[in-house]
Amino acid sequence: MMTPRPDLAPDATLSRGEMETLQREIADVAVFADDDPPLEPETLSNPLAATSTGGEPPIVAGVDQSFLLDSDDSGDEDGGTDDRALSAVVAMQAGEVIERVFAVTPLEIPYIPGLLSFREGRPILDALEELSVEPDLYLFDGSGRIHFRQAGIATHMGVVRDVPSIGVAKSLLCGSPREDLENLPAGTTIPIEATDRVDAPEGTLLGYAVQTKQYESSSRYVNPLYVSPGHRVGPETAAEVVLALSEGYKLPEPVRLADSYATEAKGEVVDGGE
DNA sequence: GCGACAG
DNA sequence: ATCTTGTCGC
Repeated sequence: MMTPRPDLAPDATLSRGEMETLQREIADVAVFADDDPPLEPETLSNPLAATSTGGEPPIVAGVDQSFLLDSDDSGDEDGGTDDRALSAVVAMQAGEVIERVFAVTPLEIPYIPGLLSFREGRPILDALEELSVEPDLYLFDGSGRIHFRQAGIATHMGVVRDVPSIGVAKSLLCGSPREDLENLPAGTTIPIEATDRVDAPEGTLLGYAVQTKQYESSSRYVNPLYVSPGHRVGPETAAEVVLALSEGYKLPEPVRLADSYATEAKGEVVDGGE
């Protein structure tokens, strides 16, 4: 059954300790395993692939943020700023973009490693509210279970909306790779396991380093992505989904398009706004 | 005091 | 994240 948890939405007015407590609560209700009828990675990118249920191809949404920063110290009476965050969402189905939306909200707190969702969560939830289609899966820029309290931004957003979600990060927040990550061939996945800094038994599988792209014969190397379950998706499926959606580029297509749309929409806001 | 960590 | 030039490789 679908049970959204708006009561667990990020609240920037909470104290740091309260935010961390909320994250433990979120990790507690999060499901780091596949849904019963699990999603089939191959059906996300291949329009012709038959789904086991024979229904419509699944809808995947990529979510990414850009920022409108003032960097102007004048007029900031009470220490606050006019900086804003813009969250962009690109929904795709059978390899085609079917909808794009975005939302802008004021930035209330600074970036603090481990508390990213409290800074960027509001615009994301607002943007998701604008969506007319209902994605079967969401890919967020940032961590899911690879997080000190197992509640990265992908997990937080996934639990609040109770939708399947995956975290796609470009650098490793915590956890330890089971093998070296130097110059891996495309398609390689290396387990990332919990260390003593993570709220999970040491050795717990948190996610995978996923090499979506690599140069053939050169002196230039591509770094892997760090993929982890957000909610209602297991680590293996999360890695497979990212590989299936990353044809030709390092980032999976929905996230790559959300990234460029976030930049594009920022321009529209700047000239149309005050 | 040291550690050092998504975007 | 954001601010930017140049350099590399396809």
